[in-house]
Amino acid sequence: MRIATYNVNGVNGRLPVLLRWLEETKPDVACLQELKAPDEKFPLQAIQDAGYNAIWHGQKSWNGVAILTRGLEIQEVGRALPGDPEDLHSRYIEAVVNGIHIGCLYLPNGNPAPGPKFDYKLAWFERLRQHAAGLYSLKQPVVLCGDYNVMPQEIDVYKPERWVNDALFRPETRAAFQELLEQGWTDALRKLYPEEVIYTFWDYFRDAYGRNAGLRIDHFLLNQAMEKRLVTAGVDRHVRGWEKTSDHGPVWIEITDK
DNA sequence: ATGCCGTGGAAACCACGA
Repeated sequence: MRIATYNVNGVNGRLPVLLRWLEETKPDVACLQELKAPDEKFPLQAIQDAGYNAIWHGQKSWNGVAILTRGLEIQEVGRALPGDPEDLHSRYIEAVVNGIHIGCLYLPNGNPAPGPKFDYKLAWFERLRQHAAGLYSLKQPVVLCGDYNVMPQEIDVYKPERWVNDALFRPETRAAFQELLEQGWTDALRKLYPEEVIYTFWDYFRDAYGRNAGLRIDHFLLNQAMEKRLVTAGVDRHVRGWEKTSDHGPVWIEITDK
């Protein structure tokens, strides 16, 4: 079974790319971020025609998350992180598919830092940690995946020295990610490839993709029951080379069926 | 060191992204 996460950077603007990728790689589950569309403009018909069911949590212009499944039943179990009723950003949706708990998240960017946006990022991170603690302790397998907007270590940045003051790489941000991991979560790609340079994002500027000037910011965290089923993982980096593509590449894990 | 590119939405520019 394949589970993927993909920050599409506009689900309607990138629809041909999304459909081409679904057709080519046929993930059983696809978690999407940055829909940039309100609920009523989610392209459900095209996604159904491609053979997928979907749940989504949209928002006008910004953010937005969705979970797609290839013929599998989706039981939605939550949307929006608990802990702040004033937070109206659509950044989280959670479902159970085939007995697997799947949280799909789009963590705030946080720039410029310091400032209110960075404060919001850290506060969102804290709410995620609180929610994740409960998820981690479940006996069922749990996947917490998406765009974390964090490079966990220097190896995850093409030029770490240029990013030390950026909201994605500041000490507070990396510490927050580390605290999350300390609940017991496994960073699936880093676990499988401890020494590899792996990127999931390449800026549109200055031919960042051609120069492989990338960042690893899209992650799969697995609880113990899920880690036992982990077989392999990867990044569909060639998708980043397509016309009219997102600045992120899709990331995926392959797990045993039971 | 940087929004140089790109999206969405409103208004013919601006907010936002990483």
